[in-house]
Amino acid sequence: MATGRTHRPATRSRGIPEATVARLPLYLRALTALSERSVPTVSSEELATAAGVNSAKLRKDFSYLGSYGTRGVGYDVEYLVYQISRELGLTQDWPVAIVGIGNLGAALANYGGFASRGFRVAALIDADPAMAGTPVAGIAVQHTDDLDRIISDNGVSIGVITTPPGAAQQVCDRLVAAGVTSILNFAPTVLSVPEGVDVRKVDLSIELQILAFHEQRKAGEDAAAEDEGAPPIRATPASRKGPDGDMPAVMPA
Amino acid sequence: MATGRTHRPATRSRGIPEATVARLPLYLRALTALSERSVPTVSSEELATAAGVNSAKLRKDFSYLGSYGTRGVGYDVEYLVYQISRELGLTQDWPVAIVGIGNLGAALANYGGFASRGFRVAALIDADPAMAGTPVAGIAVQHTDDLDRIISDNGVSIGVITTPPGAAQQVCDRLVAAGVTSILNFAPTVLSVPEGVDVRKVDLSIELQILAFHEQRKAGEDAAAEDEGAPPIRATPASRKGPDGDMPAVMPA
DNA sequence: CTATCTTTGTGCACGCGTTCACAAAGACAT
DNA sequence: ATGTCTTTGTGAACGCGTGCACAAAGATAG
Repeated sequence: MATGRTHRPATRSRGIPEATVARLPLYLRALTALSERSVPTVSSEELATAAGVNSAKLRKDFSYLGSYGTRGVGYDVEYLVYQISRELGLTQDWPVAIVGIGNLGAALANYGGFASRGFRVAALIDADPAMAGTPVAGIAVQHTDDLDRIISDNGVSIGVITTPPGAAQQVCDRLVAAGVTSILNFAPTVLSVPEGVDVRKVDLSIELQILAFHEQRKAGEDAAAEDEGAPPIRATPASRKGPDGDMPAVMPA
Repeated sequence: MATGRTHRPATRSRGIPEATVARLPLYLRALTALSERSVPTVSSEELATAAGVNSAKLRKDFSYLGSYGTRGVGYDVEYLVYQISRELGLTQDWPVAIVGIGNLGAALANYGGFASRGFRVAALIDADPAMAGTPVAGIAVQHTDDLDRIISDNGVSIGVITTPPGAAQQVCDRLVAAGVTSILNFAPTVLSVPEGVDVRKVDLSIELQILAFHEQRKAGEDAAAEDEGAPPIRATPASRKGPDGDMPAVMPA
C-alpha cells in the first residue's frame, strides 16, 4: 500500500532552481535552431524572444550554469548547446519504456520528437496478450508479465505510463520495483511513489479545464453573470449514477 | 509578424489565483470518484490525500471559491462537485477543434477522457487533402482550407494544435483569426498570440528532459563527477549539419 | 592606450504561493 | 443547556521566482 507521497523529491539538489531547469529545454530548442542556421553567437535579448521569455530571466538562468557569455558580444551558440545538453544529461543515452500501447502509447512510440535528444524507445509493453509481438513503430510489443526483465535488461530508468487510469498505479509500482526512478504519467491518476522517484504528469483533461476556466472568464465579462451571488438549490448537478437516491442536499451556506 | 507575446494574459482576472485554478481539476476528479462511490461528505484531510496535495493548501484553495464546508463535518461531495464544475465552466458545452490529424491528433480524437467533462470534439482538421472525408474516431476529417468556416460554424473557442512544429504558428494564427481564444499546443514551438488569447503547451520532449536532469542528478551522486570543474574543449557537440565548417570554437571562460 | 559602446551578470525589491498554527464554528453527547 | 470534540477558514511568516536597474567586463574604434 503506497502512502500518498507525490512530492517531487529533492528538486533543489544543489543550486539550479526547478523553474530554471524547466526552461532549459526551451533555450536548448531555440539554440539548436540557431545552430542549424550556423549563427555563431546570440545575445540574451535575441535568445529570450526566441524562447518566449524575459531576457533578464534568461541571463539569471544561465548564471546558475556558470558564466558562459561574453560581455558586449553574447553567448556562443554551439558552446551553450553543449553546456545545456550536458547539464540536462542529454549527452548520454536514455532508454525509455512505454507501458500501455493504446492509441496514445502508439502515437508516442511513433512520435519523432521522442528520439530526438538522447531518448530512445527501448521497449513497448502492454497487458493485452493479443498485442504481444505486434510491431508498433518498428518495435515488437512485449507482454506485461515480462516487465521486470525488460526494464532490467534494457537498463530503463525512465518509464512512460499510457495505460487506462485503473491500471496506472499498479504499473507504476511494478516499474518502480523493477528499478525505474523517473515516470512520465499520461494516465489521469495521482500516482503514489516512494521517496527518490520523480513523477511528472501530462493531463489533457486538466489542461482543457484550465483553458475552459479562462475562457469562461473572458466570455463572462458581458453575460453569464446570472446567478453569481445566489448559488442554485440543485445539489444534483446531473443524473449521477448513485445506487439509490440518497444524495445529501445539505446546501451549506 | 507576430511579436513574441506568450505571456499568460490576465490570469488573475479577479480573486482566485492561477495555482489554485490548476488544482481545481484535481479536486474535481477526486470528488467525482467519491461521488460515484456515493460518499456523502469528505474532510479536507481525506480529499487532500486523494488529490495528492497538502490539506491546508486545499482548504485555502476552497476558501477562494467561498465557504462551502461545514466545520466539524467536512465538505458535501455533490455540492462541491457542482461548485467546482461551475467555477471551471464545465456546466456548459465546449466544442473543441483538433488541427493536425497525425498519430497524436488521432489519438487525442479517440481519447475518452477528452469528452468526459463538457468537452466535445467538434471538428478534425488536417492539411492533407487525401485525409479529407476520412473518418477518425467517428468524425470526418476536414481540410484546412475550410478552417475559418469550421471554427465559426461550430462556435469553437478552444483549439488543439497537433501539427508538425513548422506549421504550428501558421495554424495558430488562422485559428485566432477565426475566433479561437484558447489554444492547447502539442507542437514543440513557442507560439506567438495576441493579447487575450490563452496558450497552454504540452511538450513531451521537455518533460523527458526535465526527468533526465533529475535522473542524472540521482545517478551522479556516485560516479559521473568526471569533468565537473574543467569543461571540455570540444565546441562541437556532434556533427552538426552546418553548411560549411565555420564553427566558432570560441570557448569562453 | 584611451574612450566609448554593447552586453553580461547580479544585487535588490516585490509579489505570489505555500505552510503553519490557531481561533471560530458547528456537530454531537450528556 | 452546556461542554467537548472535530474540522474549517484564515492571519501571518517564510521562501521562491520574477523583473528592474545598474555596475562590471570586455570588445571595438580611433
